[in-house]
Amino acid sequence: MGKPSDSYHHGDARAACLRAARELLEEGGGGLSVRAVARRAGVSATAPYRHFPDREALVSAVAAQGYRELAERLAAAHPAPATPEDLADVAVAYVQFALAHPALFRAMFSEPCDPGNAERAAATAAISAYVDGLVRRAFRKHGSEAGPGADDFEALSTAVWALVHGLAFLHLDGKFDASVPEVVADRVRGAVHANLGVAAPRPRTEQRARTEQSSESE
Amino acid sequence: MGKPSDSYHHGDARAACLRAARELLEEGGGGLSVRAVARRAGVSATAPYRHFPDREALVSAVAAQGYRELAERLAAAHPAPATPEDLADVAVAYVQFALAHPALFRAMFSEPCDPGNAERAAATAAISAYVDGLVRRAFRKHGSEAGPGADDFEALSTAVWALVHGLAFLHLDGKFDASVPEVVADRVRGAVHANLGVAAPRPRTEQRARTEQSSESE
DNA sequence: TGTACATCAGTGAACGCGCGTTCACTGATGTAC
DNA sequence: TGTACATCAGTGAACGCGCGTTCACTGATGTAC
Repeated sequence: MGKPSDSYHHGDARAACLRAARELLEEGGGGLSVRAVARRAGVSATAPYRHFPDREALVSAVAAQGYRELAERLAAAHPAPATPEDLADVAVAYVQFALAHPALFRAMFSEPCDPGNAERAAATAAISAYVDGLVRRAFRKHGSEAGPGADDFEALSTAVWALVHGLAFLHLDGKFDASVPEVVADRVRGAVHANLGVAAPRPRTEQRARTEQSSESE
Repeated sequence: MGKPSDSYHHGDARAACLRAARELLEEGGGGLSVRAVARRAGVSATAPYRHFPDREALVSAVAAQGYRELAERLAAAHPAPATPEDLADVAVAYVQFALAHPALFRAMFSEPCDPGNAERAAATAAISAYVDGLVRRAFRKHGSEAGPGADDFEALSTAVWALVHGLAFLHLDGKFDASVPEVVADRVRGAVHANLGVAAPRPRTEQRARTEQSSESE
């Protein structure tokens, strides 16, 4: 029945699996399973094993692709960021990427994944180096009085990445309200400027709500 | 055989389940399952359902307990933090808590968990309020020239929480080397001071290695 | 003090499920002659 | 150009597993009379 020969060697199973995995993540369905990926890719349950030694390898491949996309989005946010404002734009792009692809973002960072995976390691190294260069450029132009030393650059770029990454996860996990994109963007900009010790430009929206925060303070 | 009546009504099954869940998390065994918890608690697989409507409720209860413990550790790190240095101590305690209890920390923040859970919501609200008060106090003493307004306080406390949370997760996920506690502490202090625009005190150790970071910059 | 009864924390068998992975296989494709 | 053969991406059946949850039950406890 049908024509099994049509799809027998569809020749693109690896790509189809990655696409399927990605789709499943976009649809929010929790943990990726090899079987679910195969099902979605229209391929037998065991076909993925022709292309990935095990589940973890599949997840790592998807994550690596995610890192590359994230890098693209950051680069697209600002072609040649050179000021704290540019840096804030890039930060906003980072958080927006996380919110636009929550399951992918979690897979990239949270899945307890083989740290030896070369593709993954290279991808995160690239991001780290990118942030580093970013901070260096933003600060060569900016911090004019008493030019900062190498140590300060390192501390600063660590701080910037952590800040932005923390913002991404706290929004993702509902600790900050992520329902209104403009509010999120303002919050990110405000935090980045606070981080850089620069007065934040006026926010572009009125609302400044923060979720899950009571008023008692002691 | 044996004396089933001994343990029949051991009267403390709820507490035993929470303790068991906690133990399993400390042992690093990935996702909590109701059955594994019951097994560890020495109770039938269905006993937990007498005390928790479903798996999520169990996880939420464990997470809430984790939040309370985190709050305690932060308070213990500094009884009445009032300066940026004190704040840095608290930040170090936050990251150390995450590294000491990685699975618990992930369960607290990453488990896709019923956001309506009252216990959880209260616990995270408490942490958020705590950070807020912390930053307010640290900055009333500090930022002397041109006292910051309410907006700046909000941006700053957002930035501080995000920074510290980001540091915690980036260490947890292997983006920063977490193998030497002193190096971690220095990195956290450095980042906090960079965040506050204050010159960091000299680090207490020599090493400043960062993992997964290549040297190429473009 | 003694008895009947309601309560409710515990039990264990059973359900149906999806999972990761193995295995021996099949059939389409490309290449050597 | 035609044929034999190696390669290798695909298949489907099967393994053993742990899971969340339901169900009807049991037995210990506390209370009303």
